[in-house]
Amino acid sequence: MNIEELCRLYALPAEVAEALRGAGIEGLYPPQEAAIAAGALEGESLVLAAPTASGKTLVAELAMLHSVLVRGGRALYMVPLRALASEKYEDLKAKYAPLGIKVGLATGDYDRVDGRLADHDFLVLTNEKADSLLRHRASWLLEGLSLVVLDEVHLLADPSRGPTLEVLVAALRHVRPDLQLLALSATIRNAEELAEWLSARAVVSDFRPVPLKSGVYLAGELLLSDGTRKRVAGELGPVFDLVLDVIQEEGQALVFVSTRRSAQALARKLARPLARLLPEEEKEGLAELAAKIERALDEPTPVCRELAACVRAGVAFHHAGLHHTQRRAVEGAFRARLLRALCTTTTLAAGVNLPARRVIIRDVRRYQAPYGSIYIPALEFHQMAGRAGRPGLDPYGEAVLVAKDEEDRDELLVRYVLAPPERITSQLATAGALPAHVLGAIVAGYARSPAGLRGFFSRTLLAHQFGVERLEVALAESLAFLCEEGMVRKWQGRLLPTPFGELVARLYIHPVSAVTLRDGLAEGERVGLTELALLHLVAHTPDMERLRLRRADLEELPGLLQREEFLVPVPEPGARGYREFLAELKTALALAAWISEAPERELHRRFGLGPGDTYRLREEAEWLLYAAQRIAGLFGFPLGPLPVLRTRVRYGVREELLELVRLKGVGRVRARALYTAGFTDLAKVAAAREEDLARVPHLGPGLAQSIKRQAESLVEA
DNA sequence: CACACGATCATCTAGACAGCATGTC
DNA sequence: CTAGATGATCGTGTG
Repeated sequence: MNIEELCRLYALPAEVAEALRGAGIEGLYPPQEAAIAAGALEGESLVLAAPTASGKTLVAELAMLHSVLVRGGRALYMVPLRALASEKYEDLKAKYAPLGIKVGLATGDYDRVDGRLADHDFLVLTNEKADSLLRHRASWLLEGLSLVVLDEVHLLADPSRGPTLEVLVAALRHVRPDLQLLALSATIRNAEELAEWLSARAVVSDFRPVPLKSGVYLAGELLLSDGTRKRVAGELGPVFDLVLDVIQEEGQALVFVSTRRSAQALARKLARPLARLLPEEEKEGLAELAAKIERALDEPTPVCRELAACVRAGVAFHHAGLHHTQRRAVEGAFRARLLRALCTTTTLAAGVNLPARRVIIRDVRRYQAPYGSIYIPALEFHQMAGRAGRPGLDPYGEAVLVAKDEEDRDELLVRYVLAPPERITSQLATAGALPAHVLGAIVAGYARSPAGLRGFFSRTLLAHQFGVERLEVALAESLAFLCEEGMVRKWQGRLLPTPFGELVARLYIHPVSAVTLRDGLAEGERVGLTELALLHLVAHTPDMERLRLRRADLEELPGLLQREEFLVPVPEPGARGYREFLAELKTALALAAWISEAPERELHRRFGLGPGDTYRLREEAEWLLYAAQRIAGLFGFPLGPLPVLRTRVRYGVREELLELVRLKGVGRVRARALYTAGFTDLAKVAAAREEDLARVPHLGPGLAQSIKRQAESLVEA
């Protein structure tokens, strides 16, 4: 069926066909035909399980278009990552805004709204954002809602974030039992079971527009799943030979390794042989990219320099410690084929779409405390392998595992190449996420009695797979905890949220975090609140990621332990929770360094933090400090340094710069530069001459004009 | 004697969602 | 489900 026929058949306007043709789409792939035959455009709920790039997205988009243009409804598109949300938003907007469709984006860090979010036809959200909006009883979210697309539903199997998705789905179906759901996933083993859970039909396909061959490499020979063998020349070592081989055939290589250090080391080692293959005319573009990467930070760290050096040779590494502009730069350059090889951790396995002809999976084991190194799941292998083959550029894709010996080769074949991915099973009972979701259900009004609670949770995947009885005990325990801590109270057989419970659900923090903050702040009322104690308190909550301890930390940190007055009991050395406490202290010290304007270089040296890590740490701390402030307000505790601390964490500055960072275009670096140049407050900036401001380092004429004007109006106000 | 290369040993380990109110270098 | 790569340090061999 071609696009025009399809549009006619389902009463979609002709402009839709035009728009799709404009995007290079002419006909439908088999899984797309199957999804439409199964009722994707007739309000039918589906679980669509098919490989990456098999066109699941187009099915979703057609259903969304149909939903809005024909049925007059609205559609939500939910994804697990912010990066995916903004990618999807940009894509939908470019394609369909010209048709008059209003596209919106809502994630924790970003709301892109023209007018009200409620007015949008298509709204792209992260799962958590959608969950949060429901807890805020944002009724507009559901108004006229006819379709919800759930992208990457295999996230259900993730212990930390699967439960949210599961409960979100339960909530949507609780509120709108008739809602059409379109669950998208890469190939999964139990698509039928998930479909049953969702009262949907399963559409399963292994179609790929670019054929995928996966196999194992050993001693110059690539043994592929289809039984064929392929020789690969070279003598530099398996990974080197595989990379150089595909580059010589004008393809690109994506190498997955298990640690950041390995990603960097491998890229560094590849740089020399790759530089030799580099055509002269590409050197300039790479040099520009390298310069951009070094400019990403005010003062380049050793990691920045290393990345820049690799990039000059046409290779790069990629992991979550990089600054987001560096990540984007690397991704863009790889997509533009400027970079020939990319060594990466799992950031790229599930993240933005970045295919390569040959995907090399060097490490299949990953360290996981307290077990040691364990095999990654087959699901993860399939995700990485799915990156092989660029549509339109590569005739085929190759996913290659690297074996150490023959025994290893057989193991890899059995465990990964020939193995289906694991079943998706509910993680709702295992991760300790239940109290948050029980509170959420009560606050959102889905459950107002113990029986209602059971009823609500009977819609979860866990109940579908194991029976709701499996949850009985955990539900009762969660409820007891919430009642005891004053977030929920029982009244005449009903469950009612207290103001504390309401606040906690809306702040979207874990109830245990809320209790930690409340009790810590109460203690603070007695002993006083110091900056470090507050930073430690947020680092003590389960919502905060802790820094890892290194050997040297075990010698240094205990010395700092006695000197501070903490808001939670300090464990004795060797006692349970002692090392955890040290990790919290280290995290707090890193935040303290950040707000005392330690440069990235120092954060990297002292704490092993890359710019990307600092960003996340800062974001989490700011969120929890805000939560602490609200909780203090609710209970009438003194705020102490909380409000100032929160702003300082946000900008990474000492207190004396707080006035200056209010200026748009001024962050920690420029604020410090202004301060050093004698412009120590807004009044001085307002009174300054533009040309004097423009001479301050990191400022130019444009910014000078802008901040002078802002300062004038702020001073006036 | 300088340097390349190899053996030995200690060290260390992936990623990323959420509030609120608006913009870094 | 309980390892293995990296990189510093020291030792050995070679031109």
